[in-house]
Amino acid sequence: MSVNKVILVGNLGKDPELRYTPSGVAVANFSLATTETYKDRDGNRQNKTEWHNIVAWRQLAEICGKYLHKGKQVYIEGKLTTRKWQDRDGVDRYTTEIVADQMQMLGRAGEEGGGAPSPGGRGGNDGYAATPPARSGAAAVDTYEEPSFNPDDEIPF
Amino acid sequence: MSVNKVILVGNLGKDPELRYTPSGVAVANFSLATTETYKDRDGNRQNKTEWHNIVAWRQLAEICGKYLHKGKQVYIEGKLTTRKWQDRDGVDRYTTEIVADQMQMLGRAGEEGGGAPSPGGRGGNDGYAATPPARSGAAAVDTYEEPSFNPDDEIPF
Amino acid sequence: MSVNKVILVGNLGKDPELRYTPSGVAVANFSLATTETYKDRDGNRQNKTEWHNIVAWRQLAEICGKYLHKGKQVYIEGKLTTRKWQDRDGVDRYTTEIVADQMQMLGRAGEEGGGAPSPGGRGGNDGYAATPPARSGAAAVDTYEEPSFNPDDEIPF
Amino acid sequence: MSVNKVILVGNLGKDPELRYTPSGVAVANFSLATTETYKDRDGNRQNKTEWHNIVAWRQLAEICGKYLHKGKQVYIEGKLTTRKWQDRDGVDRYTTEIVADQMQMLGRAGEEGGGAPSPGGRGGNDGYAATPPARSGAAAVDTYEEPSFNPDDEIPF
DNA sequence: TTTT
DNA sequence: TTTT
Repeated sequence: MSVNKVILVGNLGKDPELRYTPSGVAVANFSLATTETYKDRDGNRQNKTEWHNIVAWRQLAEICGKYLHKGKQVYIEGKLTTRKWQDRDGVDRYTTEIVADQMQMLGRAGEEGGGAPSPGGRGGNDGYAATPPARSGAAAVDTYEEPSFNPDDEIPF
Repeated sequence: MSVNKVILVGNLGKDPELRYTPSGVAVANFSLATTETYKDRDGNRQNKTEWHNIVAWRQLAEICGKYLHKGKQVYIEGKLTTRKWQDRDGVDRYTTEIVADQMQMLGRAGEEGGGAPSPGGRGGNDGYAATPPARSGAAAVDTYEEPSFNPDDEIPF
Repeated sequence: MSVNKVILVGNLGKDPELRYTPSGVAVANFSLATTETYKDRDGNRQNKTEWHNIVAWRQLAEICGKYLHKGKQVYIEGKLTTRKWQDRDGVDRYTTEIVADQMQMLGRAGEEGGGAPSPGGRGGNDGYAATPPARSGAAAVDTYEEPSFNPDDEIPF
Repeated sequence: MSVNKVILVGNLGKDPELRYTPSGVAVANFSLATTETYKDRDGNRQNKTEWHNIVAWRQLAEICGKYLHKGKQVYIEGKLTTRKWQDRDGVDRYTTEIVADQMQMLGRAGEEGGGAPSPGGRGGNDGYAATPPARSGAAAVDTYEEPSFNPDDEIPF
């Protein structure tokens, strides 16, 4: 009876750390920046960056460890979790993390968002196959073309 | 170039707290539970509850303060933000909150999600002892309570 | 009491069409491809592409008309709407579109996803500022470093 | 490299139809209403309802068939797909559907969203005449009815 | 602290 | 066709 979903598009602040539990389960951690642009009271554009702690497990952890790196732009879908831990004084602390269910690399293949690209690697142009789309949800009778927008219409909302 | 979105469906743990900044801006705080059901290693069904700190501002704060209450099921859409504060030892602490952009009450109108609705209408305390909340994601040293909202603060965005 | 939300990350099949209503309101239309990779019964990787009709209004339409083009990768957030129209035989037809509320260009600035980049345009490298992140939601006492993952832990779910 | 996600909270217009492919795979279809409230030019509150075609497969189809019914409020997460079919004149038509990945019943358990719950339990028809649905996004020429699911079809993915 |  |  509940939903707990986070959707982020941002850039990695560092390369992911890939580790393993004693029983051999892969876990990757990385931080992801999202930046919001807003205008302050004086009308000046300001940026505010949020840093999100991302955790991935198992196969997704392996993929993150292998393909992601500092600066890379990714789409992350996951759930919010708060983890309790003790600091060195034995005081309870809480850390909020996003446990990733899905990750999609953005930008073009071979694209780097930052960091030092490995020499001799990445950077080619992959070519984008751009066949004309059959518009989804549209219906064409024979040669009839549905007007996707009728300039005589007014806005319906 | 980024997206920071949280989507939650859950139940309020308590009635929202509605307060105002010195300049009169409304702010509502409440915690929202989402519960996940999973099977443990022995195949037994287990529940895991996450508590989320929700903050709403301005008109949405007023609506939350007026219509939401303990147990109510809501849809929340918002963004993740981490707020820095100092505990009484002057140590930096961080609390992660969801700043709500949208709220939808779920279930049917007139429906109550929890507590014993006081006869003759809402507005009672529902028999709930209003102890100070231990906010998820927050860390309290000893008896120190993080101020979930400091009325002397101005809006940080 | 309801939610109608679509989230897409995909590539434009063509340049957007930007038009205006008689009263001068801007409207942009474009189709967006999302591609899913799956394995068929024989274990072979297959792609399935969906084409989505996107509509943007007003300022967002102007931005789409100005900055988007064939092949560009974008994030779209919007709502599903079904529009009724008549074909040349007077038969009712229905077209489902996504009315965009938000659009985010993905990939790096100056990046082209396809099509013929205009001569003399786009293509510089913007440089990515990569200062180390202060991990969101993490708390550090003095020099104490929270272990982001304790290898002695087992998976908590 | 793409994302195709739909998130809906709405009410079922009818009981789901649960059917099976020749090879025994369960498929459930139902339509879901989302209603938006807005103010028109004269400042009057207006409602606009969208109808969404939902399809669920396999175990989720069984659950939908068993627990959902007309009027029930649900959360649906899924992906947009457009299906091609021929009307009786052999003309290509397209119908947009949401293939559900996740469904959450909303409101409290035992709660009914519509109709008069038949005394002595669920399972009745709730007094609803089961006329064939005009599926949103579908186009019917004259009396021709698009088959919302052809039991001779196999699963297209 | 909620809810099922 | 739902719901508020």
